[in-house]
Amino acid sequence: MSTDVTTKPASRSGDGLAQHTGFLLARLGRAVTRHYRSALTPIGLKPRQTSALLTLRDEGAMSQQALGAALDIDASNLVVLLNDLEGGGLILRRRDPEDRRRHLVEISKRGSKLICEVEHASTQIDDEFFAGLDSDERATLHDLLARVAQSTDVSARGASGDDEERC
Amino acid sequence: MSTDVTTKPASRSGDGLAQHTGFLLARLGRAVTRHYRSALTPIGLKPRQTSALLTLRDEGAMSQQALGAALDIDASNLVVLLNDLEGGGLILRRRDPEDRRRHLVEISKRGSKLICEVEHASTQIDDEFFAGLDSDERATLHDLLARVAQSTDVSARGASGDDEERC
DNA sequence: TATTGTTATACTCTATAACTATA
DNA sequence: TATAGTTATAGAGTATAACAATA
Repeated sequence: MSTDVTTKPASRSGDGLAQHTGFLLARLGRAVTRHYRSALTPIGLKPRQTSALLTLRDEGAMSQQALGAALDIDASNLVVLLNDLEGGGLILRRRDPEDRRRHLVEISKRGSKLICEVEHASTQIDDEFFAGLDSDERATLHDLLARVAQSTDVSARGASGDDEERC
Repeated sequence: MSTDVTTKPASRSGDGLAQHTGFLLARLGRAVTRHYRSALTPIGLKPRQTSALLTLRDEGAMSQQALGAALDIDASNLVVLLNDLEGGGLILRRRDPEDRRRHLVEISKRGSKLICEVEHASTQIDDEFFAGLDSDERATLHDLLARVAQSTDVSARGASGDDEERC
């Protein structure tokens, strides 16, 4: 906070990387992940695991391929991530009867219960991290990010309406 | 692209992680970093090195502490990053006469020349990545991200006016 | 005593290739 | 032959602690 940033000179133009929205995005992405990590560690979950559980709860059971696409995570990495979640009883893997190569992954009851706790913590992180924006601005940001995600085919749905209460 | 995402069922509510702006931000941050990496590899730079060079060019010489704060990177990691850049003759390290503990880091002529190439490539990545947004929306996104960065003290200046031409 | 930079290290994340079982 | 999942592994990013030089 008050780290007395002395040796930061002239700063004439005042922009720096800020010119590149992409670099700014990358930096903030890492920052928010760090925040998530410190908030989730006491609960025993990693940010990526949390994303997976949230997706499974909200989207329902799906194949590992589909989940990997939704999270933008490599299939091989998803395997070990799911191994851990399965070991903790937070998800279930079962063969898809229609195509026995596939695993249908779904969140367990225990997972659903845990994700309620987690969502509370995550929401708090979001509130802290985006505290510089008011409610409207934050909604705008979310919408813009969602559209970028959509256009880059990172598989993100529009931020339309939430319907059900879950927690 | 056309990967025929079969096993993606119901999708009733349609939101998923999208609820959490933070998770969305984290995911996009990784995605854009990946894009940067593939575009920068042929030039021989990593995304983080590129950020460092851009910052040094735009903000001028500064201590490693200040640079670390600007990039939101740990001091110990910055050392090895700068070692590589120094080895390639892209930056210079010299002792601060006023405080001999400090290294003043500045971009070299060779670094400045390279960064012009790089900026071209980076700008292209930005254009591709944010293609889903029009010019105004992209400016809005940049502004919102910059303000979040500011409020989280990740050290980012306001996106005011660029003044000088550099490339 | 505190700070700047450094080194070493351990841990996580990411990407690639090779394998299996199913189709 | 192609696809879903798995395994192993190498590479990159990150965080921590201990240290030397300087303040």
